[in-house]
Amino acid sequence: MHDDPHEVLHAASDDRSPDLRAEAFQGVRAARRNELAEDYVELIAELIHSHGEARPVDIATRMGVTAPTVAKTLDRLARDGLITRAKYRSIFLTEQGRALAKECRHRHEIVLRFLLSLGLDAETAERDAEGIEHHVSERTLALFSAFANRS
Amino acid sequence: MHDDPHEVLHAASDDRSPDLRAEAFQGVRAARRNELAEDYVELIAELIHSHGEARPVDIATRMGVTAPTVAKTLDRLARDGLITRAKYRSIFLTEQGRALAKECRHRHEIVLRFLLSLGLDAETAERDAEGIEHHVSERTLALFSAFANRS
DNA sequence: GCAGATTGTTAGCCTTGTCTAACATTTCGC
DNA sequence: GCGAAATGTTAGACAAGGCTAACAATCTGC
Repeated sequence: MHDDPHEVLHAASDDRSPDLRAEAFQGVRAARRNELAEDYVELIAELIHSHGEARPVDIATRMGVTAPTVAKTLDRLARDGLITRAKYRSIFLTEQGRALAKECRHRHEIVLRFLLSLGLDAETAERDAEGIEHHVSERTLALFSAFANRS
Repeated sequence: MHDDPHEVLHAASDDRSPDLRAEAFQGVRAARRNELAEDYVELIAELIHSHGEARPVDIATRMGVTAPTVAKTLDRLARDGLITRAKYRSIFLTEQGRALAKECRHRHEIVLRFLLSLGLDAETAERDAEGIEHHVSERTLALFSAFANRS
């Protein structure tokens, strides 16, 4: 049953390590919970940088969701201390929000540069980076960075 | 405001392409919706392969969730035509489920081999592959595959 | 400075994915 | 083959993240 030579690649899926696998999935789920907040904070930072302010309508357009969805998510971000907002006013990042945005942008750029350096076209690279950036460990990020910077 | 040399990497985030960015996020969200189903189906296939059958208790252990969560998710997979199940019986993949499992396993293996070939340790590679595999386009997958197979 | 357009918010609904508590069924040891 | 252990299901709660419809506030162009 285990003579398949590819099986060696699935160390985490056989009986020896169900708990390790459980940890991996739990890690993925934890990352998923933060993804949306990271995407918003990163986008808000970009909007502030390029437009001078971050307004819900621009967030809605760029995230591809409706305005009420944005409003609800912004409430959550405010509750979690990442942004501050006042009714009918534009959005500001807290210190914590700025730190998270910086970190996200850093990760995003490394992943993007890595994909481009592999020879991927810009549009696909951008799309994939958006999905991948939240699931890359520090260790992997370091390897990506080194690869993108190789001579 | 745009003199930052890194800005060129952010083509999708400036005014020229808010819609492209929206599409990217919508794609990421679509991928997210399928992630869990893919993880389950992939795991069920593995369990059938290694144990002869897939039982909820093993799924719960390996996914790191409780039994009722598994039950509810399995109901959804059955509703979506990926598995068949009967009360108190083990789970079977439908034709569609098997096809999805095969595709997922294929992607998972390529991503994993790619990360390993970059020099990542096995455990981190497994964890990151779990998160990354759902967000890799065909095009990127092809590049990963080619890289992992380079001389 | 007012009317209409734009933008923002609120209310309320749906689905997913998680949990605990309680109960039902099956399996196993002897 | 019976009783206890293991496994599976049901019920119900809750948060997140999406939507539409309806309403409120702001901004803009004359």
